[in-house]
Amino acid sequence: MAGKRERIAIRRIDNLAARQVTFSKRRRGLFKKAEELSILCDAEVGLVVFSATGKLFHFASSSMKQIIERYDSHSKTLLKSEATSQRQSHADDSNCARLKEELAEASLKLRQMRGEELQSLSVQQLQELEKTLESGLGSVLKTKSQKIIDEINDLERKRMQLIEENARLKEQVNQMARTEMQLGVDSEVVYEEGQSSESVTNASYPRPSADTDDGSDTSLRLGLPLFSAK
Amino acid sequence: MAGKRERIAIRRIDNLAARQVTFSKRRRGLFKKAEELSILCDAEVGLVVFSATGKLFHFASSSMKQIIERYDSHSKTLLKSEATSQRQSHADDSNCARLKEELAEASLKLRQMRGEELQSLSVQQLQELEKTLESGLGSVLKTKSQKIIDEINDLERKRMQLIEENARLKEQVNQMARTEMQLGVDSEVVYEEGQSSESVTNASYPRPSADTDDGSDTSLRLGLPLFSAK
DNA sequence: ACCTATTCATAAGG
DNA sequence: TCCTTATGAATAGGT
Repeated sequence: MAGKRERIAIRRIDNLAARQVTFSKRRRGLFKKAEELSILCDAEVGLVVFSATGKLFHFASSSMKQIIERYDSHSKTLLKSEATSQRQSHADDSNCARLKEELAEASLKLRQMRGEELQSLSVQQLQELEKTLESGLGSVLKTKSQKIIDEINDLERKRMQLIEENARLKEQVNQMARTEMQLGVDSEVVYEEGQSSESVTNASYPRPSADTDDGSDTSLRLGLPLFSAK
Repeated sequence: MAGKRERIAIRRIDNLAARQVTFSKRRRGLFKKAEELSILCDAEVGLVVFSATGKLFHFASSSMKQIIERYDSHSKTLLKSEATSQRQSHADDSNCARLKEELAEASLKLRQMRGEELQSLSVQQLQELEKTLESGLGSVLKTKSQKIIDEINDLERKRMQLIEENARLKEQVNQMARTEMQLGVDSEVVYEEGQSSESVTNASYPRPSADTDDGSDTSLRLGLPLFSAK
């Protein structure tokens, strides 16, 4: 039995696995269409995609550098002085001294974000740092909540699958039992209906016993207040 | 009547009009799918298209600037194959490579503290990051408050010094006036006691006139709510 | 990864 | 550019 397809609403897919599958499929489709457009219509196309897990995918009909530079020059605002010069200096000067400087700067910023070495900052700079930290903290809380929700949904989905399978097995067992009775077979093994039923329908908290583990590495060792964010 | 459609080969469309029509249609489709991917799968998508006539079209799920910077920082780590092969044939290569690694790691941590690229972190790691950010934020707020208090105290101290000096000057002026009177000197310049006295003792808000500036570079150009945090 | 029913995109024509 | 329609392509859901 194959796909009974339904239209889907364009909003974030909750289920993690489904979201990843859809990402793979649609990403391929998108890149294909991007390339087709560039070929068919003689257009210059640049496409950059970051997955939710931070992985980078990109396509460029010519070179991404060229496309970004052309984009910068078109969007005549701001960042020519900042981003472009940064890029250029990265491109043609990849020397150790520069690397050391950048590393030192990054380390200092990291320490400052952790609340160290703040004395050299002005009140204005502290104010900016404060805003950055608050915004970062907000994202962290949001992401954490979403991850926990995802894991819960995933567990719930697996639980439902197990319940279905359990029901199927139970039905099989009952049928076999009936068949054995009709055949007048004496059996020492008695399948106790009440108990097996209970083990399915009361499983509000999935037990960590080995036989309910379907092999997933999903784990919820949280040790924390679950929804501490808004 | 309408469309007998055939499949078309993916190669440049020769007919100009047809090419432009196809460009419009496919461009819309491409942008729609780019947006859908970003929404459905929680991905960050940046798309730039230049028509053959040089017109720019673009889409970004967040901000293009942000996406380009993220792209740069990612490809910077992959830059090894390109930039390294050109010049660096010397022995400090390994040293440099380690620096690059450290820099990449520091950059990633910085981005994560700013709330980006959190998807690859576990709930446990997010929890730790959250604690770090909260602690850092606390230090920043404390430092900022202390700095503001220090500056206020400093200003207050300077104000008191000025008041003292003003009083001294006033006394001098009075003495000189008395001396002149005793000598029976006619003076066209009359120092009016009441007014000069008032200008000193009522100086609750030090005026920014040049003669109250003692040469310090202390400044409090804040443009912000002073104690905005808990 | 593969399959299929279904929705979606779009070529052609007006 | 917009509309319409027939058809090829993309893809959601399942295996």
